[in-house]
Parts: sequence; structure tokens; C-alpha cells
Amino acid sequence: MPDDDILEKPFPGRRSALKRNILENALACFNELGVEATTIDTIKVRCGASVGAIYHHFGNKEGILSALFFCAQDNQRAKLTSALETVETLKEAVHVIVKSYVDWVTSYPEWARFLFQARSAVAKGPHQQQLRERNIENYRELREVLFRLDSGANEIIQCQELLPSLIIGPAENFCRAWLSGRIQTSPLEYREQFAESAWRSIHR
Amino acid sequence: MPDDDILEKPFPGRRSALKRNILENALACFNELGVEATTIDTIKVRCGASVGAIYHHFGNKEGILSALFFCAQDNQRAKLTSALETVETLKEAVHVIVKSYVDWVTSYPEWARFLFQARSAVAKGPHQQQLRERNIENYRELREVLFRLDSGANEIIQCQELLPSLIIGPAENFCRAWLSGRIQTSPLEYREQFAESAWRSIHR
DNA sequence: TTACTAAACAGAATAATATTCTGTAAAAGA
DNA sequence: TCTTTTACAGAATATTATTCTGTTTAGTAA
Repeated sequence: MPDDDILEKPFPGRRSALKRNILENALACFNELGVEATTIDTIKVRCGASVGAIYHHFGNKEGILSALFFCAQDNQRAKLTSALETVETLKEAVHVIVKSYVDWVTSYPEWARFLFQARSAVAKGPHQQQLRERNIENYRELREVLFRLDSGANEIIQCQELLPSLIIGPAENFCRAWLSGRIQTSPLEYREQFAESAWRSIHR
Repeated sequence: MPDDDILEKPFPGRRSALKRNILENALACFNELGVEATTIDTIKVRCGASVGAIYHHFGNKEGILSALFFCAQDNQRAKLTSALETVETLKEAVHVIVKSYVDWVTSYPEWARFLFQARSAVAKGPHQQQLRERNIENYRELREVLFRLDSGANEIIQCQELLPSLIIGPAENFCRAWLSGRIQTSPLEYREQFAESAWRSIHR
């Protein structure tokens, strides 16, 4: 399974094997039962670890939640950053942003589903500051890339703060519907369409 | 406060006063502390009711959650349905859909914030079937309105299942960012722009 | 190798929280 | 007025999260 790569980077090697195992099983529990409905005991039974081990590694339930959340978010962002490196035009950049997003969601549907349902919990919990900082950083990076590629040309729409919503909004909405089971067709089917539509909506 | 109208319709009259009071205070707790972090005791203290009263009216915590959720969703939908009644052209319909959404979110920010953070919990909980049915019904209504207005003309894009995402995606994404505090500017500022952009993205 | 130290666990004990239950008062209806 | 149902109050219980104490294991320097 390719999911391994999400946990392998932040928790590498044999030493962290149990840690990864706990996280993997916790992810499955959260997705199948919901965050509130999964108890520590549920996770404990599913992965065969002891309460002691779980609390030793993560402190509390929220600790498991945010570890999972940041792992997923970091991986998603790393993929985007890497994809943006070779980009040379504004249009290319928009296409890459949308497609990288769609590709990530369809590659790691379980993680994507979790990101959606856990965000508000993390945003309220003890790691809210960490989340806020990462978000700011993420959006700053995007802004800079787009600005750099647009320099002078002014191909792009005026409102900076509107850009991310116009670019990613439709794809995100569709992915959410797909992950929830409301829509059957994979977002991959509309990959091109989302990218092209995003470009048209910010281009003049 | 205009918020009252959301609770008054489903729980009218003097008899339901305590019920409404509990819900109002629970909403505030959920938004301020997060769903998991608010305990029954938190709510109890805040609204001065007894545990007995709370459980008598709502059964359990999930009961409070879904009552709030469906109240908000029903109100939002009623406003949209009402706004769509006088619509005569396809373009008008798209504008009304987007603007009705933005207007609702900015009129009831606390309720909108709650809708976002509670959806996944309700989707997993004991009322998932009810939520699913309502969603299907909501999207069916939208589809029918758009189809009726487009009849023959074929002004509209091909993919039915893509339409909602293209129309509401950007506005929704922006509203979420605004409600979370990441963006300061009110979505009302971009009302026209969201509507016009939505129309362009589905029109050919 | 051996002694030492820190991290990794296991599981019982405790604390916090959700839920139930039993009883009382108020309201509605006959 | 009597009866029945609904609305509440608060103690008792059950469930779940967290802590604590002890044991084992892995790393590390002599």
C-alpha cells in the first residue's frame, strides 16, 4: 500500500513501528466510526497495543488526532511543492495546483476523508496555533508562486484573497462529495475540467 | 437577534422555550469549545437546565447535535427554495443559488460555522440516513430547477454531477475561510463576483 | 562484556464524562 | 375533579479518558 509513505517519513525506521501501527489503525477507526465514537479502547483492541503504549506515544486522544492530521497535511503539501518546482507559466501553475490536489485525494482517499472530518477538531484543540501557522505558510507559498509567475503580465484577477477559493473550490467540493459517497464518479474523471475551469475563472 | 427564527419554526411557542434555550446555548458551546470538548455539564451550567431536562428533550449529546444541524440546514434550504420561486432564467437561477448561500452564511455566521464542523459527526451518527435523504432531496430539487430552465436551450454544461460543485464550490470555500478567521473580508463583498464566476464556469 | 540510563511498554487505579433511573411537579385532557 | 401525559430535578450508574506505578527493552559508555 502506498499509504505507508505518509507515515514513513515523519516516523521512520524500526523504532517507530508501533507508533505507525497505532496511527494506521486509529485512522481506520476514525474513518469507520467517526472521531467521537472511536474510543481509546477501540484503537487499543484493533492494533493490539496497550493503553500505556498509546499514551506514552501520543499523550491523549487529541494527540493521535493531530499527529494523523499533520502527517497527511504535510504529505499533501510536499507533493504540491514538489510539483510546483518545474512550473514556468501562470496557467501551468494553476493546472498543477488543481491536479496535484485531485491526484492526492484520489491516491489517499482514507487520509483525505480524515483531513476533512478532523480539521475542525484540530482547529479547536491544543494544536490550533500550529495549524494556523501552517495554513498561513501554505497560503503564502501559493501567493508567492502565483505572483512571481504573473509579474508584470497582470494576467491574473485582482483580489489576492479570492484566488485560492476560485482555484480549488470546485475540485474540493466535488472531492468531498465523492469521499462521502454521495457521488460515484472519481474526481480523476474531471481532472482536466477542474483545472481548465479554474484557469478560466481567475484569468481575464 | 434574527437567529431566533431558526429555532422558532421547528420548536414554536411557550412550551418549547426551554428546548430552544438549551439548543441556543449548546450551539454557543459547540462553536466556542468544539464539539468534543463541550460536555453535557458545560451546557447544563451555561443554560441553567438540569441533566434530566436535557436528556428528556434530546436523548443524548448526539441528539442535541443533530437537532441543531437539521434546524440550520432546513432554514438554509427554505430560504433558497423561497428565493428560487420567482426565478425565470438559467442565469438568474445560478445567481440566486450563489447569493442565497452567501446571504445565509453572513446572516447566521454562528449557525454556518456549526454546520461545517458538525456535518461529519452527524454523517457518522445515528441520523446518517436522515441526512443522506435530505441531501439527495436537496440536490434533486436543484437539478430539477436548472433542468427546467435550461430545457431545449442547452445553455448549460454537460455533466449534471459537476454542476453543484462548480456553482457553489468557490463561495463555499471562501465562506469556510472567513468563518474560521483566516480571511477578514466578508463574503458579501464578493457576492456579485461569486455569482458571475459561477455562471461563467457552467455556461458555454 | 557490564553497568547505567532512557525510552518503550503493560495494566491496574483513578478521574472525568455520558447516560440512566427514580421520583416529583406541572400541564393537558376527559 | 380525576387521570394521564409531559416536563423536569438530581442521585446513581456506566462508560470512557487519563494517570500512575512498575517492568522490560534498547541504546551507550566504561
